[in-house]
Amino acid sequence: MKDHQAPPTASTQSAPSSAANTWDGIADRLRASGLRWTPQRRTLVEVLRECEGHVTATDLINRCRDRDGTTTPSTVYRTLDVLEEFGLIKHGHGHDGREEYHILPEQVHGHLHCEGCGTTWEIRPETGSVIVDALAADLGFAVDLSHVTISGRCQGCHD
Amino acid sequence: MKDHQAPPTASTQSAPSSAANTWDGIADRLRASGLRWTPQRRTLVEVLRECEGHVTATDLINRCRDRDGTTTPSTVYRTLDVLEEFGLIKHGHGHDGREEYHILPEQVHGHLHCEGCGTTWEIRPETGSVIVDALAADLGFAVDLSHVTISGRCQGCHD
DNA sequence: TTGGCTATTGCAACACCTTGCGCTAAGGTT
DNA sequence: AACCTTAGCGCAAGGTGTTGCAATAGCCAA
Repeated sequence: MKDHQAPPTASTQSAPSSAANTWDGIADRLRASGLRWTPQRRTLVEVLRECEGHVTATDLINRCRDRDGTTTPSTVYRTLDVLEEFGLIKHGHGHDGREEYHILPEQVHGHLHCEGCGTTWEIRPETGSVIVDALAADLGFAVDLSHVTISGRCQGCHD
Repeated sequence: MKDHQAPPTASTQSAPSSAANTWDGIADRLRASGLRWTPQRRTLVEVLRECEGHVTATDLINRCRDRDGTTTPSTVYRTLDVLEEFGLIKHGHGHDGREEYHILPEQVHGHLHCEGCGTTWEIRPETGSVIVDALAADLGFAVDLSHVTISGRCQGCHD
């Protein structure tokens, strides 16, 4: 058993209530809700803190395994669900339908996937608004644009 | 269970050429391309001819098995790929990321999935255009709206 | 009709994601 | 510190989707 002890909660309070510290309080937030802070969750959170933007579930599982060879997929998936409920991550489906997680979604944004070069682009908020508004006007539909990835071809990959 | 609703635009106006017979020539079209017309493909096409709108891959496999108990999933998936290349069907991903097939897409249309009641709605072409145009103006992105299902809440399911 | 080329099939195995269940252990209480 | 409740873990199994490969069977040509 590995034992990191004495929770180094000595957070470097350098950043002023910045989003960069959102993860710091997660252990307490979980406990405050009657949930628990386990080694497995610590591992996943450590991995997530180092991730930028988007990751696939498989990728996360592999990275967790690098730190702890005993990592189990089901545990990772379930922890991801919990973290999503706390608003720390958000899941969506990539162009091929596989799960994809967005870390610390500071603002809602949709995604575009280029079938030509495979790049994923973010839809700018202003453009996203146009889409949301259009659908609201059409069917009174309140869309959650961040959940999907729209396929197509980017400017550089036109025929 | 509700299944799929579309605006009353469904009035099959014009439809001049034998649109309903698109499937009839498929055997020859396949052969003309050096491909083959097999019992398995015949079964799948028969099933598809009877389908309206959208079906999941699993559903298709089951319906094929009703006609031919020896149906194999891999064969169905591969045949679907072929049919998609011929423009007879189009695949996309539902709200949960699973495969979903649109039969005979006469016009490009996107989909909306209501997380409240589970209904799937079609995005009207005019509204779809707004979205496509917005993304084209933003990033010069040529989107394929029909490939994805956008999640959200319909008018009747607002909180 | 027969023969041969090769597209397709079916199997097996794998990858991804989810769910049910019994046991473990987190963390508050005594 | 020992206890107790139950959240969470690991495992196993199931559903969905993909891929490699040997054997089969369309389809064209003779």
